[in-house]
Amino acid sequence: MQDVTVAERWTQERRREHTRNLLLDAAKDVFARRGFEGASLEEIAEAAGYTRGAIYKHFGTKEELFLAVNKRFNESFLAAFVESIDPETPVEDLDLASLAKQWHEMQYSDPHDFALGLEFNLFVLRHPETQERVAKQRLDLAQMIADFIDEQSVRLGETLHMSSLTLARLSLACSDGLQLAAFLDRGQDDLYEPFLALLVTAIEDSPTKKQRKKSAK
Amino acid sequence: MQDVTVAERWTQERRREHTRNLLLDAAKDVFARRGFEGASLEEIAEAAGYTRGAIYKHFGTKEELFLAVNKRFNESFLAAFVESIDPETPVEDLDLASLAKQWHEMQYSDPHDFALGLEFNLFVLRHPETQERVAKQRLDLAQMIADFIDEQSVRLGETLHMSSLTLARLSLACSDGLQLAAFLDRGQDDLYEPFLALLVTAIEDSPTKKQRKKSAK
DNA sequence: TGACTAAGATACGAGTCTGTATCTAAATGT
DNA sequence: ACATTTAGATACAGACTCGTATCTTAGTCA
Repeated sequence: MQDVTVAERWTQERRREHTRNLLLDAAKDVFARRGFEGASLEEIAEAAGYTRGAIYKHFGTKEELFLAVNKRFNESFLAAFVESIDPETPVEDLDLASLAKQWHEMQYSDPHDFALGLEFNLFVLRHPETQERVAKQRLDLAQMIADFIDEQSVRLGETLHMSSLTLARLSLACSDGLQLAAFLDRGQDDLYEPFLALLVTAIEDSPTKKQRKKSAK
Repeated sequence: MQDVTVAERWTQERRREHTRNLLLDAAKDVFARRGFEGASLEEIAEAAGYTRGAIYKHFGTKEELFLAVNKRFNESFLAAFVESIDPETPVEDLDLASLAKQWHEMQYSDPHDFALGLEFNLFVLRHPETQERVAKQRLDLAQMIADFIDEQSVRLGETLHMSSLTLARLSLACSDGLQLAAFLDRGQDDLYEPFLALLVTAIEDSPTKKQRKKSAK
């Protein structure tokens, strides 16, 4: 068994996959630091321990490399979200505020990552032909959050004031803006908490809420 | 009279100011389309009808040119906002929703302008030494909106659930995210309306607003 | 009117970037 | 064991880039 594993590890395809991952890692770093235009394939290749030849063999063009990084970024983002809620936590402990806070801190804690996210958005804005490819990923993420919201609201017996998908997209969109403000307005009050307060009013219909004991303060 | 005007118009300083404006106009366009790194001073100069020599005479460096464009952008943004609310409209007609909608459509109606805004943000993220210069402009805008909110809430006798400055910053931040979503999620439901609904609940304490005359303290 | 100054054009230097085309060495498979 | 494919390195070409240094022309002031 072990033999098989080792053999597989050094098979041609495995090796290719391996360097591909290294290239993507390096590309993510460099793109995040320098931006799409500012990053040079030379620097990316060197950071990965290869030369530009490897990049062209794997991705063909700078744009494709960038889009591959984007795809991977979104996938890991989504995976992190799934993981953060999937381990079934006791229902009582799952209050919106702490979850959102966790989300808030989970992703984009690194300014570079956040800058990279902005860079993706800019790229799509400037390359409309890629819009469709990326829009799907955005929608997938929103839908997943929407599903989660549905699940929770049913369980808690809350009534939403808007469709769960809309609420999910709204949360994501605002989250982007709030995160940006957090980085740009260093030293000023955090906006995330007041925003959550807003969200909560949107979810919990006022009359029933006060009688409910869902969170122990 | 005319002679004086004409004389002034062609004075050295006036002329300098004039070309400076043309350069800034062209720079805004090109930066918006290509981004900071992607834009070339050559293209900017040519678009303005000059050569690179003029740019270096006026701004010295690409960064300074970009920051000058940013400053101008923010100033005109703020001026547009002031103008949109200053002509004293009848109090009755001034409802939050229509105002916000106007705001929504006023700025960033052009994808390029919005992309340029993102580019500014990215630039500041990547050039922390410029953070302070720009943060002041952001705060000025937020404060101006906060003042407006105060004015209105006093007049309407509403009670805010958070400080007006926080509400202003929150609105601005979320607005950015929502605008981005509007450009990226073409074809999906607009998020601005549900967001406004949220905001309104933050301002108007309960859904039964019409019947209640809140006693503000 | 003539010297001076400054706006802006032209010329230059040095570096960088992407993409392609060729080359090498290793792994495959028959 | 040999021929073939393929991952990745190397070399090259063409085009751009920024920034500076010099030059020209026009407005200013005595």
